[in-house]
Amino acid sequence: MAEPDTRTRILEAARRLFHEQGYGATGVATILREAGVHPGSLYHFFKSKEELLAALLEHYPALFAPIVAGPIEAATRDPVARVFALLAFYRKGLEESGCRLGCPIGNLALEVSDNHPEVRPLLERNFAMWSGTVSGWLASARLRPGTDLDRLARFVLAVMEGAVMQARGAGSLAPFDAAVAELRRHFDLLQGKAGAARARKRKR
Amino acid sequence: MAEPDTRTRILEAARRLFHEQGYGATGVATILREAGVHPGSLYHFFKSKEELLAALLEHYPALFAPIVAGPIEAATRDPVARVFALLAFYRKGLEESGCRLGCPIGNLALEVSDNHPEVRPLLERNFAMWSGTVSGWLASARLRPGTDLDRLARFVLAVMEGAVMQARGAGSLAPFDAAVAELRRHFDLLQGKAGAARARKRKR
DNA sequence: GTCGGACTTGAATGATCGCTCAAGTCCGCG
DNA sequence: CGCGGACTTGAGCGATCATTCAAGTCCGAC
Repeated sequence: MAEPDTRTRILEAARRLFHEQGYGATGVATILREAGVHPGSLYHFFKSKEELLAALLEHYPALFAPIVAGPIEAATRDPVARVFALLAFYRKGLEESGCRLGCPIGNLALEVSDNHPEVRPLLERNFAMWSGTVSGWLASARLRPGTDLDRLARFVLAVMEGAVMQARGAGSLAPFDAAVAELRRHFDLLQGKAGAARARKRKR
Repeated sequence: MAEPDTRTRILEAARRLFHEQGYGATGVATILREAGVHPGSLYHFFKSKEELLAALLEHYPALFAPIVAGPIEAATRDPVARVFALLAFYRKGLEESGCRLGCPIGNLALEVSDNHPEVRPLLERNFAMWSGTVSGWLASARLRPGTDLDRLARFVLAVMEGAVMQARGAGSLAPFDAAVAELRRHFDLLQGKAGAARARKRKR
């Protein structure tokens, strides 16, 4: 495994640190230390800390398909099951970090959108890609007539982000699981599985 | 209108600034300027910036009932309508600020929960109070049997926070409205209003 | 009247912030 | 070999960060 080049090491360190501590709370000095790089190098590739963030946000959508969506699509055929596999992915991230690490985009969205308006389009592109993927999955689901798939996908994203937020605040997975369980119910109803008891029993 | 006392002016300035710019991005110097106060005074009342935040988070639950929940309860009797009036309240905040100001707790939850674990219980208390209020409202709603009200309330909170987050990222109310519309559908289904078209027509 | 504690004043602290830049190394190309 | 551009080195910039503290004002209690 050859040492990755400088630019990559910087991006990787920044990605990890922004995810763990947030953008504002991460000093450039920390990124430099973690990447094993000197200030001049960083500012050779990125003309500011903010542009480093922008580069990261541009990079994210390219990672989502291979790392997150792909494995789920390979392992799961049923469209609705895919959605919940996606939520399980975020749950795993929460669990493994003691409810500290959430969605890398969502974290930044609230922190950064005000003070740095120029990254807003990048945030929206990430959200759009995420919900677009979910919407694409659901196209082949048998849902009640009149279901707006884009709307439903935005809804799933909202539930996920809100659930992650509560879990991090509480330091517990309970609120996350509660929100996901209720989302499951919504899908049950959309699929016409009215009797919750029966649907619950045959747990895939 | 007498000038409020120093401690109150500090809290008020901090509340506004933390809401507008976040905790980390707000310097103590800014708080001092906005409150018209000298450093010594602030540190007389609060032994650190972090304790100032804690005091704020302790104060919030006391504001929710009179300012948010109270007026809604007075204006609206129907439990489900109350929930959507609550969501409309946050929508108004987004609209009036050009999608910049979201939920004051949610903003802080993601930013602060990692680096300052001691405020986590306070965040959770705020979330619990919010969802507790919603849960209380829904107790008198006629929903499908087997509906878990606390779970449903956590779900509503997740949708709200996630919707606000997307709206701020996008700089548009569209994702917010989409998420809320889908939540409306969930409640329609929970209330047995299967025919979406009919339910949509008699718009309250 | 005077004493003491609550509160204010505001200069100053060291640390850390994001960032600059002149000098130097390295390597491919002529 | 020698030139030039890509990249690295690392000291150091001014600004801002949260915080401190000695001095001073104010006011109610005795």
